Amino acid sequence: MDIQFFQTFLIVAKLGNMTQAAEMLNFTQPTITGQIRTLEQHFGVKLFDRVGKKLYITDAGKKLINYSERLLSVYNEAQEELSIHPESKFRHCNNNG
Amino acid sequence: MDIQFFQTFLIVAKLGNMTQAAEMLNFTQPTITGQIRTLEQHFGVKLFDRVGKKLYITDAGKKLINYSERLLSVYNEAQEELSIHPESKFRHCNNNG
DNA sequence: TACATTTACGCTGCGCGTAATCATG
DNA sequence: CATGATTACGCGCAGCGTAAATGTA
Repeated sequence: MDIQFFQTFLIVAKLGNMTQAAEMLNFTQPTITGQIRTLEQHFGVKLFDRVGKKLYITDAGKKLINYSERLLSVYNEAQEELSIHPESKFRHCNNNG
Repeated sequence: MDIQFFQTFLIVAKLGNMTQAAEMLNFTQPTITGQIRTLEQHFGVKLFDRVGKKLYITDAGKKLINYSERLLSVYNEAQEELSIHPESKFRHCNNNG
């Protein structure tokens, strides 16, 4: 499981919109769909309810938000401490390091 | 960056031996080398000093042990809470959840 | 019709194993 | 020569983008 997928999930969850998440992350819309689907299949849970165009996060999704934040926080912290020049891909979402 | 690589790193660091790590993780020796190398290149640091056949973990490596443990801990916790039947690939190393 | 997500599909690159090579004791 | 790490190399598949399809307002 790539750490990137958790970042994607966080952005989608917070924006409630895959299109905007795709733009923010410099991916395409179908790629976002695929990444979310990969997470859902991996954990065996549905992360969003798709009602029309709207995304409603599920209870499992809400839980994963917390884990994703912690995961990325640790990852970013590692990058910042180990690397002199971290890639900083996820820093905009690291709000508890 | 795949979460698996952190697990591999932890095992190698604790065993001080890539061959044994490969056996434990059901990978081959060259695969372990590649995964460690990927981590080293990604973070831009050397994780082990190779002196003959011996591996000596570097200061950066020692730091990454801590981050890897925390990362896998969060990941396993997520799996255990979200999935009814987690894959449990990393449970044998999750000692602080 | 406009907009957002999903599906279909081909392609590229990463990561794997096998085999060969290097290096130490 | 035995053992362990690395390098070389080919292959398979995961994940990407483009294009088409589906579904709502």
